[in-house]
Amino acid sequence: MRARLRAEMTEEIKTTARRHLATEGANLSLRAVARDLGMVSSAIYRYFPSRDDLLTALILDAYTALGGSVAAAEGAVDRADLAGRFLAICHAVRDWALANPHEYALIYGSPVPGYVAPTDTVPAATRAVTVLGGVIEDASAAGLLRDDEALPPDAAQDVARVGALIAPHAPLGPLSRALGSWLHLFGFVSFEIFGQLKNAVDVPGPLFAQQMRAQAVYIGLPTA
Amino acid sequence: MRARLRAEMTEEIKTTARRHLATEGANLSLRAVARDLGMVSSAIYRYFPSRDDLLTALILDAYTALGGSVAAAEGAVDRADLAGRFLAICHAVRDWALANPHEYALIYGSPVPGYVAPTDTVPAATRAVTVLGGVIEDASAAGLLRDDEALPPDAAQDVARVGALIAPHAPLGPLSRALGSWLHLFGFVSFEIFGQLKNAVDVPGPLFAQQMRAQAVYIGLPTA
DNA sequence: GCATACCGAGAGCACTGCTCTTGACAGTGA
DNA sequence: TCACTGTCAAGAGCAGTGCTCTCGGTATGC
Repeated sequence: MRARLRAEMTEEIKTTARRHLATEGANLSLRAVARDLGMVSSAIYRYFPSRDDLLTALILDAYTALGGSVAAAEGAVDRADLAGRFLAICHAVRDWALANPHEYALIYGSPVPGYVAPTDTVPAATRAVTVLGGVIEDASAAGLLRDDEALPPDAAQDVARVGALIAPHAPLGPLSRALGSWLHLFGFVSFEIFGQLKNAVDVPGPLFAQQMRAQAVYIGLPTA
Repeated sequence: MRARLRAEMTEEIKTTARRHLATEGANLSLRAVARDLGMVSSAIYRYFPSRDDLLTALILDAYTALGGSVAAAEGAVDRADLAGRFLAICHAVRDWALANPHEYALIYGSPVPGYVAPTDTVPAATRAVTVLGGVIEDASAAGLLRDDEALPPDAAQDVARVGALIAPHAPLGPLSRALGSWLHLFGFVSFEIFGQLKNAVDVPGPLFAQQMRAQAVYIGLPTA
């Protein structure tokens, strides 16, 4: 019972912190959060040992939310439609980022000064890219991807290392292009969220859709 | 004479602020900068009306430094070697980011909370991408790029709008791919600088080189 | 029933950005 | 030469911050 109250309070702190994050930005004020909750700042330290730990909790939540959103979107597509699954992932990332820009900034923006990502954020962080790996792996298993590109040995090693984690049987050429698509995807979303596209592209949606469709073709994923 | 002292002092404040940025991170402390300069915090306000204005000055400097670095690297390559010029741009961006990670984070990371980019940062910010546009424009003028891709009308409009600014005569297909390369480039560099590649790629250099080389081919830039 | 563990409130410390006032100095016109 | 003007650094002070510590009160487990 006490434990349940504690869990509820912890969640309540996180949600109001999220709200403050959305209105104020990354410099989250513990005291302001405490004020909103009608309590004093020191009380928050009963639940989070420091401000960084609160941020870490929010980061972890953001990663799992993004990962879940991506996984859900990809899971709703016909398994045989590999390009469709890829595009679902891309749009899920962008849609989530547009809906939660401050949480996106929290995880994909510049890291907080002294902040070091605890190792327990790693599994949550890699969830989204693992979904992409599943698509590539399925396409590879279906014999749709061929090892059509000769990579330099050192680059091949990098690609193979990532591939071992997300798509162990995929040929390195398409895998390298899929990795590039991932970077392309986040480059686009980051530029859009962080305002780097201002005064250049006013309605980025169509451009995004076209770019990602081209990436699906470039990787070699067949359209259903 | 009075004016020269003032300019020197302004520059000195910026350089120590840059140093603090490199060691402390984005939350720059005016008081700490003042202490390092052997003066009191209020004295800084004679040179910068607020902390945000100091950050704006640093951001502007960072943009021009990056732009200059990119322009210099591209300018050193034989004009006929279009792929070489493209690759010089890519590596200049990454090298500058690796050499000045905190300044990179300042301009391409999550924007500071209340901070709104003054409009005078726009020309400095667009300088680097303008260099890329020059390469595409030259390739187009040399008849090396063909309009080989049919873009959806709305996406074509986005691409054309950017093209009007950086490469007005380039065909939209290659231009769209060049734009994608730009996003790919900054996606890679941001992931590397912000630690998103940790536990996945330990030596990103070769992978970066391979990815950008592939992008040059994908755009259609001929290797010399 | 009682000891234990937990919890919120409050005071306090060192720090921050920023404002205001004060006194010192350099350059200028009479 | 002298007074005036503009610029500058210094210092005090305000409101806010993260964080620590102590002090009562309350629920939990034996």
